[in-house]
Amino acid sequence: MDKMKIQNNSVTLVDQVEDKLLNYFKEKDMRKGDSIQNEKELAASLGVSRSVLREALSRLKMMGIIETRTRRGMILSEPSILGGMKRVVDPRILSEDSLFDILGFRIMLEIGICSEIFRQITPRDIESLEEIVNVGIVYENNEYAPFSEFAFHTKLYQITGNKTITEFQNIIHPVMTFVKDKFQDFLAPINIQLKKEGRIVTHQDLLRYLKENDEDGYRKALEQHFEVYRLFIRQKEERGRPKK
Amino acid sequence: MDKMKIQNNSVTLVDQVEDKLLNYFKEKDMRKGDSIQNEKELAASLGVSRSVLREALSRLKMMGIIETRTRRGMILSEPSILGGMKRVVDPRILSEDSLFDILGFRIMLEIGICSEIFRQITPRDIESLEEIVNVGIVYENNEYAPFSEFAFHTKLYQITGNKTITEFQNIIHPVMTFVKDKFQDFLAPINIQLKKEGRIVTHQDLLRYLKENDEDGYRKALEQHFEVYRLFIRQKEERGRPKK
DNA sequence: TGGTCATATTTGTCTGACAAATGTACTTCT
DNA sequence: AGAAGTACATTTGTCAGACAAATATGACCA
Repeated sequence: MDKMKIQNNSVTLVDQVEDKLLNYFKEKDMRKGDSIQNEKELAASLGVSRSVLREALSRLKMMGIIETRTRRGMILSEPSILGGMKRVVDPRILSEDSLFDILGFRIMLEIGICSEIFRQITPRDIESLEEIVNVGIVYENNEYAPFSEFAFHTKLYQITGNKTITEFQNIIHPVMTFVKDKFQDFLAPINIQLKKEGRIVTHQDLLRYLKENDEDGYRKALEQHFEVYRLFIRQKEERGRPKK
Repeated sequence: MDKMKIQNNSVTLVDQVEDKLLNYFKEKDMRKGDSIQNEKELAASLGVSRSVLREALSRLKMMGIIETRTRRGMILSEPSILGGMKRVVDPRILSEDSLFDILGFRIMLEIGICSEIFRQITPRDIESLEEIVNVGIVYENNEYAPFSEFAFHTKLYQITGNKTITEFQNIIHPVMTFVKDKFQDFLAPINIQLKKEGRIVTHQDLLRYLKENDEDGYRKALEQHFEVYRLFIRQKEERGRPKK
């Protein structure tokens, strides 16, 4: 990993300053809301020009680590863990491989939250899900209107009570929509095939398992619900890397 | 969300330029390796000064979206999805709540990859795991030497073949180590209690389930393996938010 | 006391300059 | 003629200084 750094490009002053700033905040044990020296002083004490300092600060601002207001100075702020990810996770920036990785990531995560869901779920949650399912618009072949799809799965993530997981879902949802849209022609036949075999699992089905408190049944159903993507990813892998 | 933006601070020129650049790359359908105009021209065509442009570029560099070399100009590069996360996921920056969220995230994800592991695992993988377990140093009460712990779980993530997931594990591992270290006094008694009840699941146990191709057994064992953290998180939640 | 206004400070932006690195073209030597 | 070395030009990296915009602060007045 270090070799990569050396290979890529020499560490620039801005990189160093960025690092120094982070270390500085950590060493001083500064908390959210604490104010930071003004740029002039900071630049002086770091021994760099204001422009270099500003580039470093700009990065930290983007990450949400600091906030600035004219004349009011800068304050430390708690960054969103996935804030950086948000900018990058754009279907138009990422390669197909990465998109499929994210797709797989999301599927595995949603399967992973099963047990937590069953631990945390309340009757209220069931009601919410029921409403989402009832209001939801279902197209043929296990396709849902984007909003219904989003609402249902987001609710599942929310039940875990884990904000980071919920945020993650929000960030990668556009990727799901994009993949669904772009590869519609590949997904449709798989869905039709699954339907023929009677292996389609709907949101309604999932909700039933939740109501019946059947965790194992739910997990298996959920895996089946995602089967279309799994098959699709496998197809893609086989085509992309024909041998080995 | 839009309200937040307005409330926080007016969108600065740098923010706009950053956005414009991303849009520009997307619209031109530029791919990894494509070269980008030099700073002077870019600044001119965007109608901003070089310093503003450089702040925006600096952000993109940090995200790994572009790379620069003196005199060779800038090229587009594929960003690491989690690259931005890497900088933020530092135990010294994040609040305890976030740390616990990440802890929970990781646990759920690792449970979620079970089925994929059983689909993908090869005899070679089993061998690797066996070696890791054999070489590994185990302290008392289900505590592993950091390296053994890291090697074992990293291998599990690798088996999925999903690079993003593996990278994720690498990034959040320091958080795990930090939490283990910082809250040792809370974790130890829980582990002792679990041991008394004979509910400790070791890496060796997990490996056995893998060898026997017993997915359900493995999943339940893995949940048990993480039980100490789950109990710990619940403890923390109850203390942190006494009512409601 | 309370309101208004001038001032000073701080971030945001622009301009111009030089340093370092390196691709390019030219020159020189064999 | 070809290869090697060298000077030049270009591009990123860094610095210094200036002004604009916003606003906290303090002075001044009713």
